[in-house]
Amino acid sequence: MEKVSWNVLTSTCPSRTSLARIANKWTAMIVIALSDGPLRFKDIHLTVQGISGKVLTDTLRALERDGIVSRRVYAEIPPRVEYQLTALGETLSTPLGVLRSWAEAHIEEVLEAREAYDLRS
Amino acid sequence: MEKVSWNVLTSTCPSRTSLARIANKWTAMIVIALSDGPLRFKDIHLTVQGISGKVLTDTLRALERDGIVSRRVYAEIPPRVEYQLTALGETLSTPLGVLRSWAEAHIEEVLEAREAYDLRS
DNA sequence: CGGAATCCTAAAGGATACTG
DNA sequence: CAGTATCCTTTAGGATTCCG
Repeated sequence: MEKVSWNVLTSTCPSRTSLARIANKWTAMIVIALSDGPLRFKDIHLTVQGISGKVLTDTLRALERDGIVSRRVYAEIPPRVEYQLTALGETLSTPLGVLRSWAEAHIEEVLEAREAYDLRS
Repeated sequence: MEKVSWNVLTSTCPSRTSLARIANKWTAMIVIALSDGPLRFKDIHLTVQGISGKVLTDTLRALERDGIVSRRVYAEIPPRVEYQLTALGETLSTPLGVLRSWAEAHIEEVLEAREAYDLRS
């Protein structure tokens, strides 16, 4: 029997750095975009609307570093670079898709809550 | 038949603001802490290690505004304030718990990926 | 105890220009 | 096309002090 020794609620636990990466809106949107299959940089950029090039690059690098996304460069001109979820990254596809669905399914409720809150404040 | 009109991938869609709230490490940890039942401010503070008082207050306010958490003040001295998940907030308990479990379950793999990435860089 | 208020630093994020 | 590099603005977050 192996004991569970990781705990995100412990401030020094390494698992918290991993939670910080995946519990992030840009990560969520990029993983969602890649859930249907590999995409090149430009297509992720078009799919995840409003993200700046810098943030997209930074986030993809971080995801690659964590083994969630892999990057493949084709020796073509103009260059073509494809990103895809790794096996590890695919295990995030469903959980983050659930968050996306939650946000879309409950937005009316959330908007009403905000309105009510702002009225009482 | 109702059409789904919300899409977090659209930059102006209100649902994105909701995703930004729930796809957040502090939100995740606070909701996880409250999953076992109501807690007072101080106990959340102790459970979610390393969070500052300001950030805890700010995040709780935002969650209350979004209808995810409710706040109850007891007329006592010293004051006692309890926070608990609303019915809406409880629907987040499992999804965010999954993210937590993911972070803890895959941290070795992530750490190895980081090491490998840093070596090739 | 549970905050609010203030001040400050660090990190996230954006705009632009440039390059292989 | 897919970046880098640079500079800049904005937001997140932390430390401290004070208050009912």
